[in-house]
Amino acid sequence: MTDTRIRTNADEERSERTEETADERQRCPECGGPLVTDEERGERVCDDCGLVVEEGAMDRGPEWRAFDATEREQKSRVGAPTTTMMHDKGLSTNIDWRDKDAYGNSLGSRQREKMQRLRKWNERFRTRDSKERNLKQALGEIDRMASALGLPENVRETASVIYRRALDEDLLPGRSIEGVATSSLYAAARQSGNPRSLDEVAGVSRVEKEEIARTYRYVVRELGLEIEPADPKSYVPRFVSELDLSEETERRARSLLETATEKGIHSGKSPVGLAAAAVYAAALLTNEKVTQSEVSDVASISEVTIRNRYHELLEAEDGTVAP
DNA sequence: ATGGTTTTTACTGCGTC
DNA sequence: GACGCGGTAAAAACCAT
Repeated sequence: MTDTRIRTNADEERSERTEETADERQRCPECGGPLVTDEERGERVCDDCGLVVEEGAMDRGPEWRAFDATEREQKSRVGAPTTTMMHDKGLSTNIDWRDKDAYGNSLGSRQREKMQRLRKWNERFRTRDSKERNLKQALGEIDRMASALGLPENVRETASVIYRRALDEDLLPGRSIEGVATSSLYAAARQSGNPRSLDEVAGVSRVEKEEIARTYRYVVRELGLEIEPADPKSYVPRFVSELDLSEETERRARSLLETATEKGIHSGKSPVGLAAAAVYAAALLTNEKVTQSEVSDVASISEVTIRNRYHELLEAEDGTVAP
């Protein structure tokens, strides 16, 4: 009796799961739109609402092909993956703090002392010179701020790379570690298409906004970083979700911004302001209640700017619909 | 440093609940 | 009367030169 019950449960579960995964392959769980694969970023993204369904996909296959033993040797990838997020790229030796051997047995007192000494020296070598310590601290900061801003791993990696370069080019003297770290993160976020406004970044940094801006400009110039002005659309999803608005609103906001971009209304205006205005205007069109002050709060943009922008946005939209 | 543009600040008037 | 909204003028911030 119990036997049959268990079996049916298991069967149901199995069929349900296969169905779900098959369905999930091409449908967005949020809006039901078709999914497209972004090979470059390793993401599966909804074509309609832009929801990232799956990320961090990676090509784990071997390098193209190998013709003889030497090449096989060279092209095989063995060992832990390196990461720029640790100051030594995760390649140095780490000694466990537990006094156990590889089998989990406790060590004798002689061995314990030995391990103490080894740990001490290993640590000293690991963070040998000031640059290493500098990096360690900066990467910690980057990680902390990135978490606070909800930025994905790849942005942190990019920020780490930028910081490393700044360090290599001796851009640090005269500037604070935190300032450069924050700027690196700000730059990385923009570069990766997940921009955060200067205000937001300043909010989680220990450094003043002005200094961040100054350092950011400096770093970008010295490193020759190419960073395009942020796309207003990239702010929309966040504002929408923070204000608890519908997807319909988000869609409208996007299309508002698109027509505005086509008409060239956007140049010279702050992308954040545009995004905020678009969200407000879209909420108006879908009869959802948001006040200007709420939007201005989450976007940290003045209400006046929202007013001015959203008038322009609506005009541009009307112009395209009925000329 | 300068001038032009954009954003912010501060204030006022209007309508609604 | 508080609130949301709109408009305006002047100040401040920003940007390219």
